[in-house]
Amino acid sequence: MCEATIVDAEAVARMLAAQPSEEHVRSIADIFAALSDPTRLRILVALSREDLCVCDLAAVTGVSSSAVSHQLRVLRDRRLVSFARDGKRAVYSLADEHVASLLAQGSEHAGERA
Amino acid sequence: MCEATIVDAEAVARMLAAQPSEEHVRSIADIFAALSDPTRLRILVALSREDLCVCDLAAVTGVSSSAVSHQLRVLRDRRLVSFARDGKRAVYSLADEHVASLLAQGSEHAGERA
DNA sequence: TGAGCATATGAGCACACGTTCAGATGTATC
DNA sequence: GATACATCTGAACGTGTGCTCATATGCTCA
Repeated sequence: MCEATIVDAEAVARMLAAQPSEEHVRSIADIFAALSDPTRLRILVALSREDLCVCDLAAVTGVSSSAVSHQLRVLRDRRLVSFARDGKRAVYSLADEHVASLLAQGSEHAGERA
Repeated sequence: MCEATIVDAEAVARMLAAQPSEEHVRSIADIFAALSDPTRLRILVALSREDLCVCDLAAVTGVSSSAVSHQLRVLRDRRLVSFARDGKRAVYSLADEHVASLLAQGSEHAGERA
């Protein structure tokens, strides 16, 4: 146990002062959490190339359209995707380029560690 | 139910062909998953500014050093942090600039959505 | 309006995750 | 070697997550 022990008190104080707020940390964690599921990643990768409806996303990802719909809700709530009704269908697209950028960077980082 | 229904067969075929491999998707998901926990984020944010030992990281993040150690293992396994022994202590640092870059981009994205 | 398809939602289950607690390993100092 | 401190590890517990199944809502066309 060393809960009370601090080696570099100054550094700790600096870090505590510089740490982002609880709320901001949670907000960042939420975004990364949304990107941390294989099914959601496949959805986003597909949408980064072409707008697609729920049915087609189900075909691309290989899971049920119900499961896709559940995941799209998560992505919608996080503002990572947006959608437009087209008759019976709902056509989804990436919310903005930040999302594609995050995807690209994650992919790049994953690629480097063979 | 519309499991078998496909609206835009060509687009689906294109996406299926362009989708990254199962393995690569998992690898990307793993990295984002590592970034999706508030405690781990706080650890990484602190390390992006200064190298710190486990005890001081515990003080900065506000959790037990045991919990920090568990999370550091996750980050080590993902190659997001590296460490060097300094006597009794283990001093951790970010593995590379990619990590800081991902952090910055996630933070930026989180900041925009008030 | 009523049938049929696309999408959304709620409950439930299996599994994964983060923490705590207790104890093991490792390193320096005496 | 023995003690003290820092870190690591394994088990266990509560909680969250992603899927399936059943059902509800929305939209179109006859």
